Amino acid sequence: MLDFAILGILTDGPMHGYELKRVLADSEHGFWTVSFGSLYPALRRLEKQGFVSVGTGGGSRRKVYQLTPEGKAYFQEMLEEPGSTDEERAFTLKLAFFRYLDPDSRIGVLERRRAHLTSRLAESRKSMKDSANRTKRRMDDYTLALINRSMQSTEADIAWLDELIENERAARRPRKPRRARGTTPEPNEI
Amino acid sequence: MLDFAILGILTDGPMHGYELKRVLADSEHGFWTVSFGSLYPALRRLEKQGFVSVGTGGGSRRKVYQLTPEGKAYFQEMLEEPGSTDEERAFTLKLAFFRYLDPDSRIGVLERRRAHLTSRLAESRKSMKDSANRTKRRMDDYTLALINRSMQSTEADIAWLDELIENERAARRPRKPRRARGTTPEPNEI
DNA sequence: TAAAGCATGTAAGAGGTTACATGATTGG
DNA sequence: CCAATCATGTAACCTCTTACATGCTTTA
Repeated sequence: MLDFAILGILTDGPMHGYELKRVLADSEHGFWTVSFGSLYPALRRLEKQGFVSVGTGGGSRRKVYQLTPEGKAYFQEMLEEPGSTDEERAFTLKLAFFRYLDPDSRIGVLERRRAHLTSRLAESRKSMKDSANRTKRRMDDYTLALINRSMQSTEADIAWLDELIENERAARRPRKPRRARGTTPEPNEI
Repeated sequence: MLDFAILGILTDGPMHGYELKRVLADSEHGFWTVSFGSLYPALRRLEKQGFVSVGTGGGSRRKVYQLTPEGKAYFQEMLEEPGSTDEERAFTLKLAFFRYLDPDSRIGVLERRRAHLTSRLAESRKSMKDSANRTKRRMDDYTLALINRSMQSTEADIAWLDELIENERAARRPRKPRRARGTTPEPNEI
């Protein structure tokens, strides 16, 4: 996960550790204030795996990390590969690096996310109905408020994803205005 | 965190490990599908600390865990104590167990959460302005969409908290209808 | 020249996960 | 009686955190 974020940031160009920490903490990557005890070992790991190469930054003490071709390939894999343990963070990061993903794959990522949220919503609804039926002990108001807010938020997320998906589709059929019903079809469509 | 959830669930009555796992996975506690490799060591830990006591559940193989007075006290502490590493989950759990928190402390918890979200929102806005000013490299549309959606969701959360806070306040002044402006004040208000 | 901030790192440990192992109990 | 599910546990590992240690570089 952290590896993914590091590789993504290094795609824009070489950078040293301290700077990476700062960039990660920017809103662009979801305020991930990672600690040095996490960052430096991660960089070492990536170096050992051959995904980044280190160079000294012009005589100073800074170590500048640069993406290798293998690192680039690995990053591309992670961009497309569905899922991980921390779905939320993984999706946030993917979206932050969406410009590096080829347009054909973008819709797939968005739709997998949409499916995930939809099924979560369905589970929520089901579990609320179940709990309403077995009247033994109904939820208290706080729990109810929590679940309702969570469902409301998920619904908004889905609507937001739909927008993104629609935008993406619109970009894939550039300025081909929809033909009115009944007009002559293109020859190859007959 | 897991300890907190376990103690909270056991407040309702004794339960054995396997059942705890199921209850945790319910929507009431935010779908926390915890693994056995995490749950059983946690129970052992709580037992060693004297927060739960084990008893065999009627000759069967099940181990039934029960809250001790120390466990109850510790749980109450965690309900009030502000913050932890994972703010989101901590707040969700606190709300799920809000009925066990004395009404006087509830508003405090809600307002701390509100303050936290408000400052997060302010940071977001600031970092967006900053990035708009240093025109060097403006954010791409995906990143922008992400941040906007996040801010929108946080705003909704704050509004939702305001509702909860208002409800809580209303409950603390029971059926004392608001006096119209200009009417005689209570003697002790002069 | 001292303080503030830059820069890299290590050690210990918290708190989870997956995968594995084992055996009891229940239902078709 | 066999499969599914109940029930408990261990071992190895992963990822990240906190706290500590060290020394360089800029600036007031």
